[in-house]
Amino acid sequence: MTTDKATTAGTRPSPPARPALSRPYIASAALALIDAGGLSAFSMRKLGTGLGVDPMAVYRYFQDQEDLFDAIAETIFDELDVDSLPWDGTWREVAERYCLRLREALLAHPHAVSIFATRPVRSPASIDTGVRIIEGFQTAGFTPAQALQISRCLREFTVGHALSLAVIRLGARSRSRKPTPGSSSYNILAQAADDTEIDEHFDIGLTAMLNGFEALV
Amino acid sequence: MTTDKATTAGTRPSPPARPALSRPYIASAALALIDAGGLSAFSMRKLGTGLGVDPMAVYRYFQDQEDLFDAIAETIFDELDVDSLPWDGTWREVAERYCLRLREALLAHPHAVSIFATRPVRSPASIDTGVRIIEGFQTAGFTPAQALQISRCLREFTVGHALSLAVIRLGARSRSRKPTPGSSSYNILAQAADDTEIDEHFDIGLTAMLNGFEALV
DNA sequence: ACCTGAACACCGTTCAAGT
DNA sequence: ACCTGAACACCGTTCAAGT
Repeated sequence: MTTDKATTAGTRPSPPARPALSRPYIASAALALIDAGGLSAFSMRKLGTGLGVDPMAVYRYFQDQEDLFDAIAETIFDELDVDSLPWDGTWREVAERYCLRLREALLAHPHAVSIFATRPVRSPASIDTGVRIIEGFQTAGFTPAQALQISRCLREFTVGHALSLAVIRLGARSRSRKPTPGSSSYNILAQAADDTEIDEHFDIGLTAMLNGFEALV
Repeated sequence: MTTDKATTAGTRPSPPARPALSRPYIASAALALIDAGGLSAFSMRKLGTGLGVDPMAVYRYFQDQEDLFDAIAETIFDELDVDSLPWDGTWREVAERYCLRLREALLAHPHAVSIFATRPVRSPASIDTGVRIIEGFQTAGFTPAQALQISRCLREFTVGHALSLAVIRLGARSRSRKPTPGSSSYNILAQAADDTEIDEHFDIGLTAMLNGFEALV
């Protein structure tokens, strides 16, 4: 019916239901696919098919899967909305809010945290944010070396935490494995690990680290 | 020549050059293969071939690749030699040495850190160590909830740090990508990130976190 | 310019068969 | 009991061809 030329109305130039392909659009679609089906079920071919296009069309925009995964990491970072961070506040306010936002963005995509955690994010937005944070630390009185080291520690804790939490949450859903009844030591850890409220240990670690850094300045 | 029966000497029952297969032996061989060639070049088939055996023989010992990766994570953890930790010392000494050992074991296998970081390690050795550390924290005066949360924060920072560092070190070797000359902000970060001495920021973060926790007790 | 689809060199995993 | 190898249903990536 609607195959040959324009639609029966004929006015619009029959825009395809799918938006034009582009790097950010494809990266978002890939991330959505991973969110829905998990990383292990993702493939370049399924991405093309899901996009309503030939499985190989994606290679017109990305060199390979690594290139696509780099873009996915940038997509996640962009969800931080760094512009709305309290840039006029103290170094500690900026650092704390940045880490909380990063954690939030990562945990919104539990199946993709490992993609983010296994590559440096080198988008301009990410680099500029890093520079801005480090400059703020220096203004607050930290040495350049300290400022860099502190920013890296905070990010590493945040990413490590989000990765660990994502793994636990996803694992709890898929694993029904019995609690290894033999080892009595298992229960104390497993019970606590699978406990939902334990998610809130991030604040304790972040506060401890920030307190420790505050003593340096 | 040596194909048919025993060797010309004939005394020994012609022991194969390769040791008997077992889960720990296969896991170690897989880890060595990943250390040498990187994770992306690893495959179940190459593992069998590298073991001098049919590519499918490994499936007699491991259910699938996930099962093998679990065992690789346990192999790395076993390199900690937890028994030699200063269990008679303060909670802080135990915590600090544990994190340093864990970092060391992870960085000895940069291509496998992501394997360790993306799954909970549930070997008896790992679980017992976790319990022992948490009990020590409680003895030192932390509440049970605090003890658990603190141990998780320390581990998350350590793993996040090791993963980040491994990624940077491996990336620096494989990437010759020009420094994106347009963005002037790139250099300050890239220069610092690729700087070898920056590796030593782990101590600063660990000390800050431990100081912060010490104030809680 | 952008998309297609055949082709290549691999994968992980299963399973009937060998010894 | 343990290993083999053919077979299945996929992969990522390349590239000549289409429109």
